[in-house]
Amino acid sequence: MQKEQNLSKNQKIIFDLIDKSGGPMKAYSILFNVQKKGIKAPLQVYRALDKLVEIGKIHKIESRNAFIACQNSSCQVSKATAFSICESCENVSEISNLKLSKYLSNFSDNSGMKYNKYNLEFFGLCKKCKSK
Amino acid sequence: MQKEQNLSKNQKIIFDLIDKSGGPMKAYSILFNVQKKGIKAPLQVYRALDKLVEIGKIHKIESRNAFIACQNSSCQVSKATAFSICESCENVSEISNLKLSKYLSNFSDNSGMKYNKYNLEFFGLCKKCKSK
DNA sequence: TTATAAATGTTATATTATTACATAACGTTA
DNA sequence: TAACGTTATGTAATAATATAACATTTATAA
Repeated sequence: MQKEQNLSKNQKIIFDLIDKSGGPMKAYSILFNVQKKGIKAPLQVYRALDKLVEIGKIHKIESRNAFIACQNSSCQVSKATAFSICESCENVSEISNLKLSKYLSNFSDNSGMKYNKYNLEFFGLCKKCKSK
Repeated sequence: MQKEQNLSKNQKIIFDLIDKSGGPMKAYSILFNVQKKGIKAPLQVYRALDKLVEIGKIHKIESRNAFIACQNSSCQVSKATAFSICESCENVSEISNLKLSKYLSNFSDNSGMKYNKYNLEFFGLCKKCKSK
């Protein structure tokens, strides 16, 4: 796992922001938030995001075009991701369930395809929103 | 399951195009292809896509921003979708595996969240691309 | 120290998707 | 069949998301 001090300047600024936010952030919201730190252009944000995704520090929530800090301390590289997404408050959390990840990592069918990565997104209502 | 004859004019044009293509199609590629049929604006395409997704005739491949016809003849409404995506040729197919869908539909953890929908995308190399 | 890769800065532009508003077609039921 | 509500359509403008292209700088390592 890559250490945080190996992150470049922009990567660190952007990772810290996402991490501190505690939830998913969108690219242009990130951009807005880091402009005071000298990051002015979308591309600077997207490049850092790409790298952070590549090394597994963050994940992209595909259905939301948003990025969240990896909440799984033992995360190597993001080849196996699962999230739960509340359709009401849009809260997102990373699911780390060994049985689930084993089941999916070992999944194979008769398509002849070799799977080396997956992303799973569950949708529903979180505890709070359910009780409203 | 909604019958095809219940589709409106634009919905039918767009569904037929996606269905005949046999693979995932992107919204603006759809737009380009249906302009000769009088559908001129992005919104007309997105509105039809939204409806088709809602009734389960097509699914959105979130990681690709693309839409594919439901290949699962017994599909009611798309609350449980799984796809395999070749990262080389971008071929996409819908996985219909009863064990997998049962496993995921019944999945629950201690988050207190009630899951009523999921989307799973597997990535890898298809048979053809593997042997290249 | 030189050369190679990785990261940055900047401008422009491509791609994906929605807002807002006006009109038409369809289905129900009184 | 008239009136009503709902669904679908048409059109223009614009918002939101993401990448291309090119120049320069910084870090790594041979």
